[in-house]
Amino acid sequence: MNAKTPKTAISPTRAENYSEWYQKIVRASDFAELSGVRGCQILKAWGYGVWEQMQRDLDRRFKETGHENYYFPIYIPLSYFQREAEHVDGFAKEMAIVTHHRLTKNAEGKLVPDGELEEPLVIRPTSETIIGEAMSKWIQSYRDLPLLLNQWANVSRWEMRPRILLRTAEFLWQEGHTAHETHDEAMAETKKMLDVYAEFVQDYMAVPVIKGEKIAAERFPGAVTTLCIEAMMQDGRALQAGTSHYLGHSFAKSCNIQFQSRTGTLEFAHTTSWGMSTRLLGALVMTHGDDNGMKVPPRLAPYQLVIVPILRDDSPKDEIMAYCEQLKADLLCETLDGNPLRVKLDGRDIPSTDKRWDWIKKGAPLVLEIGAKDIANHKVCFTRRDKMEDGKNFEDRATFIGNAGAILTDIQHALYNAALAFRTQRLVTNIKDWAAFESYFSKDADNSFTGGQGFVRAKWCGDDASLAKLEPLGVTVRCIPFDQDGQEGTCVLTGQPATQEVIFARAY
RNA sequence: CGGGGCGUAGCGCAGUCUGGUAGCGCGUCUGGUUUGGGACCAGAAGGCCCCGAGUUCGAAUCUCGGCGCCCCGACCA
Repeated sequence: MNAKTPKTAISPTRAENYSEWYQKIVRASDFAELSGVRGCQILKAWGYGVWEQMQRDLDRRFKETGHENYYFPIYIPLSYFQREAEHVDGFAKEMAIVTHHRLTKNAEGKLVPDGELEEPLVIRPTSETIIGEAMSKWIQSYRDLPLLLNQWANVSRWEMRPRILLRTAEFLWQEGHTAHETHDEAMAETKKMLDVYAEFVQDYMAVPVIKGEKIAAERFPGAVTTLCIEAMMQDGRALQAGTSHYLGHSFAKSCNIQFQSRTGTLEFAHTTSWGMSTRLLGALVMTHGDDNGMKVPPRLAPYQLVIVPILRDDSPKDEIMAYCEQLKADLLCETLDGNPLRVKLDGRDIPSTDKRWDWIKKGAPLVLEIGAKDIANHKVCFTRRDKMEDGKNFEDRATFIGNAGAILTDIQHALYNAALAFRTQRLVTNIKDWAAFESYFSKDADNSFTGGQGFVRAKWCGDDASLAKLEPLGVTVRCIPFDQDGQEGTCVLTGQPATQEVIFARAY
């Protein structure tokens, strides 16, 4: 392999087959792999490590906004779901149900379920019902409000169409659940947590998002208002990166969450819920991945710098390793955002070049190569994962160490800016009528990476019946962005007068 | 739930049509030569060929029946 025969680490490339590229990069980056269990994945060390970083920062934000962590059962009695009609309609088709509690051997010696449960238990697809049940006991008075809690958990939805990281039968997430005295307070909470999400996704994941509200047809089952952040993937499709719901009295009524108000009357609480999941790892891959693998934003990288010792048989191995250890120790004293840098010295007994590509594919922000020459010259050789085209950089050891945090900050921003530039280029605002709309989403539908489709921002009259026109195109209304120009215009679907702008896109 | 595909070495696959001692590439292990953009040579280890029942002297291969997983759509985070 040399420079004359360029080759990508991931094959096929995005342009050749985006969907297959996605499967390959998820595996090659060591984010996740299929488990052999239908629709279920194994999160691997590097991908799970990114999730741990995400958890750490989100958890900090939740606590800063007054929430506390709880843990509720994974099993939810079936009857709990029956209380909220709309909610059950939305989830009924995709739940795993436990009906037995024992295994016995049958005549052929095969293990079969035995001991049928009186009442089936649903493996939680989301916990509104069971948390609502607990809240109804905990809340008696307005003095018990607001109740602000969060849960880190696994949930299960028996999806018809699994897709690694993006839609699996079991996934990890956090779900916030709160109860409030008034509509305004609950609505403020709903918005606040959406802001928390948006800030996190943009600042930490380096993924630009559009904040908005879901139209009625796209709302969470049981919600009065669903707010969301939508991100654009590299094939132009939208991915819902987080949702925050104002649930009104839906669950308060079905779970009987009532309190005595300041004036002594009995009132229903206003509840909210909001969640983010390991699906965001998929968003990260489809936002920052390229044909050589992943690029993990420094703030989320389990290791921000990886030191690869360059060892040859004639190298003074002990000396090089000792030098690398010292370099690592010095780097650990440096910081990013006030936190110590995360540094890995890759001491595996495999060829140095393999190590290098391994970390390129995983997307470590900075890969350092240290050999005898560098030691002699007091240099550090490093590659920026976001600027592979720059090749290897050589910097004085002391200078590099002093700059490491700044370089990582620069990478963090560069990744965000690249993603924002991509989205800007594919966010179309000049489509005003159905003919242009239809033509835009019809072109080159087989290869959305090169096809160039993305988001269409246009006026919509709000008539649900008009959405039927979108079905053949596979397009949906992603959200009603918060920032509206308020100008009169015409609906891109019907030609009727419309002032509200929405985002149209294909979605994951 | 429709449509398609696949179950053979750790991974990716050929072999199945036309039954006859289980193959290839990568990876792994040994030894040597190499080495800063993904090395090469030689040798070696590694298999209930998804499961069950048939047909047959003989089944990875043919017949019937199961099971599992993946991909593409509709539903959804």
